[in-house]
Amino acid sequence: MPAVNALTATSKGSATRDSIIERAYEIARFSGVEGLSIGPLAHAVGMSKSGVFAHFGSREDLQLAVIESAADRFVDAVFKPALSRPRGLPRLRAIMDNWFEWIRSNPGSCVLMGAVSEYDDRPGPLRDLVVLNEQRWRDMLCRTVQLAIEAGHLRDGDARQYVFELYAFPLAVHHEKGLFGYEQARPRGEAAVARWLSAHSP
Amino acid sequence: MPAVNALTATSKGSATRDSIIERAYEIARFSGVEGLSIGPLAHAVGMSKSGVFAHFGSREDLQLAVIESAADRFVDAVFKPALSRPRGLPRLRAIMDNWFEWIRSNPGSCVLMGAVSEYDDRPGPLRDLVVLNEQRWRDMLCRTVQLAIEAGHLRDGDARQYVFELYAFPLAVHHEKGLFGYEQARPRGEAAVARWLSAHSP
Amino acid sequence: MPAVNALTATSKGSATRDSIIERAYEIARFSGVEGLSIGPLAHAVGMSKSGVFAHFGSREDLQLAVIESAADRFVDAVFKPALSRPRGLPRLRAIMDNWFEWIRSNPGSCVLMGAVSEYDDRPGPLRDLVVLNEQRWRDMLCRTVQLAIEAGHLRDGDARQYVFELYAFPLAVHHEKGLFGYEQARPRGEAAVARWLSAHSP
Amino acid sequence: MPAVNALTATSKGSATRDSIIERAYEIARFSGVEGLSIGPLAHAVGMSKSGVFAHFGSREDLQLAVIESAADRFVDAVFKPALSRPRGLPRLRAIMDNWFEWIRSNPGSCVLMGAVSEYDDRPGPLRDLVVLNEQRWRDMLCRTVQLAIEAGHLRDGDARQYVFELYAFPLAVHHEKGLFGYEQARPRGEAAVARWLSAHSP
DNA sequence: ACTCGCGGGACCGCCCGTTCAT
DNA sequence: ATGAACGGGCGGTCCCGCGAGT
Repeated sequence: MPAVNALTATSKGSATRDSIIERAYEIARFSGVEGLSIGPLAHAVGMSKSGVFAHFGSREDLQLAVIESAADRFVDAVFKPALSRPRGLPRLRAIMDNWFEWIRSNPGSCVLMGAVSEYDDRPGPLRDLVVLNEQRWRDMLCRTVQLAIEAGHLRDGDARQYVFELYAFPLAVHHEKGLFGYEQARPRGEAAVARWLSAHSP
Repeated sequence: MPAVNALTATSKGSATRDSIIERAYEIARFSGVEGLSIGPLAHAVGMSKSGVFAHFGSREDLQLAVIESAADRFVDAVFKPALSRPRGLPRLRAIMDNWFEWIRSNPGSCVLMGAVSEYDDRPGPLRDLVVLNEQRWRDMLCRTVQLAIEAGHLRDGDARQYVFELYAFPLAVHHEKGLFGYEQARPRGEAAVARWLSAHSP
Repeated sequence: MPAVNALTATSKGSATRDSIIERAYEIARFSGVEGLSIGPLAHAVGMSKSGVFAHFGSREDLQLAVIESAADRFVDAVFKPALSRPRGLPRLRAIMDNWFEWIRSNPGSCVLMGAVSEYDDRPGPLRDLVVLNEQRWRDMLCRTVQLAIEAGHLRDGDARQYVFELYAFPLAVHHEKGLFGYEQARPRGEAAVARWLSAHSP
Repeated sequence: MPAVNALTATSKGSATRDSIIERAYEIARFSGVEGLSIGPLAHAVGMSKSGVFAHFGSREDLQLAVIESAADRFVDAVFKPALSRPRGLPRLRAIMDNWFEWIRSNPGSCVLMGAVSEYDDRPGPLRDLVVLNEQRWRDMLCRTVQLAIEAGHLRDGDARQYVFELYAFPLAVHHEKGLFGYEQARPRGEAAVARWLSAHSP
């Protein structure tokens, strides 16, 4: 049934392409997006270098695909599940929880946060994509905060500033995780968010 | 005055070594410590590769020297000047101000924060040094916060948690700076610190 | 005929690999196995360094391949032709003759004898291969001598000792060849073998 | 007393020069004359590279000095002590014994024999010196054999051929020593010499 | 006279991303 | 999707001079 295929199928080539990205994503969690190299990646997926290479016209395109994939995973894991919670504080809390959980469930470190460090000073398509993702994510957070304010769950104030401060805590958890371990970092992050929310309740 | 020279003098070799580190530090701000390579560095200081190499037995030793240098600069710029301010809130405020100023005055990005991202998953002497620096810095911050609590300038509480939250804001500024520019980030960071301090005044 | 091809064919890559080894073997005759370096070798075969390198994962593997090749050539030139001669003295004489001829026909010096000097104090895979080859060759010689004794062509005695003494003469020819020229050395070697054989006839 | 000094004294520089050669000789036994490099040698004698270098205008001169030193040691250990034995067979036997002992007492391998392998195809001053040493040594051996023939201790014959054959045995011992150990090689060599001598007694 | 610190230039083994014909 | 090959770059080592110190 072509109709079904059109919706669900990924041709064989596209399937292996996905499996390459999957593997590349795992590597990038430990080596960074900039640490991706085609030879070892090909070895990891059991293909030849040129076989891998053929799926992406260049290393940069591979890196772009990995970052896109990471962004999709992130939204799927952190944002979408929270949409089932009521607007306002519950949804915001769910997002922050999911976010900490995301950091935990990604051995190595978060590809997206890592990419910011790698590309913040290196103009080009990779940096552009990283910036775009960041803007999108901040916009999502901002709307969520706005809804919480409108729902009367949060004291009125500058939503962008709120987002900045809330963002800072997962960032700090991610930072500490790499140095001192997740077990030590997460409670600090959760406490920080909880204290911040209570300080900003109306 | 030979006596003075004996203490402060850097022989010619040691002077060029310092100039190499200086240049390497500047490069590392834009390319990361891992992005340092001996050839381009040598070119940048106008020497031959082997001439540069001879000053550090290996690339890793060069990287270690750069990180050490960065840590020294950081303490000199952020912590030491604040020691002239009275204990408690004034000193804490000075530190945070100096910190934001440090981020501004380091074009590219902060070598120390960048090194955390680079080495959090790569065991070895470099990571060890990064961790050591982080611990030292957190200890300094913690003592400062403790003094502020004892001075009655800060509500009583878990000093380590306070440090975690205060640390998060420069981290977020550094993060945003790379993506959206310092001018946008700094006010957010300063506002965050100010709001946090007022929320924790006794 | 695919069937034949399947047995004898060397794919294109394997063919150039062989040509590389061929060229490397010639170089090694003059510079020693340890004197092989990838750059000049690549230049000699008209390829790029990386093109050559790709055929051997490392310089050491190249060296191993060269030694193996030399051992094959040696057995083909010295031992196998002698198998068509009757057992006993005729075969032994043929081997010694072939051996001297081998020394002559290898401009520079014998890669195998040279490798012994190079690796006798350097543990590792290369030395292991050299030792293995030596053992194999001495075993072949020992069996040949044994057959000559059993055939009544040689006085009874310690076959291993016989091999030691017979081995010494090609060694000396090889030694002298490098210093004073083959023309001077070979008659000495042949005379030594002839005199030794007559001294050990039953 | 200048007169005494002129005979026995070595100025300070010359003394350290000797100590450098001594150390270099030890290294060359394991790495070959070609394996000598100034950096590690300087480290081994506790001097700076340029300090070592200054004593020899070039690496080649150092190598020449090492070979000369080796030749002196060899003659002192193998030939001179034998001069106290009566001419003829006793002296010849002493030389062969000393030779085997020389091989044993030089851990690694014999610098002179090694140098032959290294330079037999590399024209230049080093090769010239090696050839010269070889000729001298063969001449000494030849005279000794000649004396033995004249003394009626050895059957009349071509002395040069005799030297060739006698030379072959230490060569073979040296060869085997590197591969299978001295303990296995020396008895073979001694037996070979003994058997040869008895076969050539008048 | 001797030794050293410092620096240069060439080279080496190795690895990378990429292209091309199959 | 592959194997072969390329060009460029990397970290590292080598031998070797120059200038100064003692």
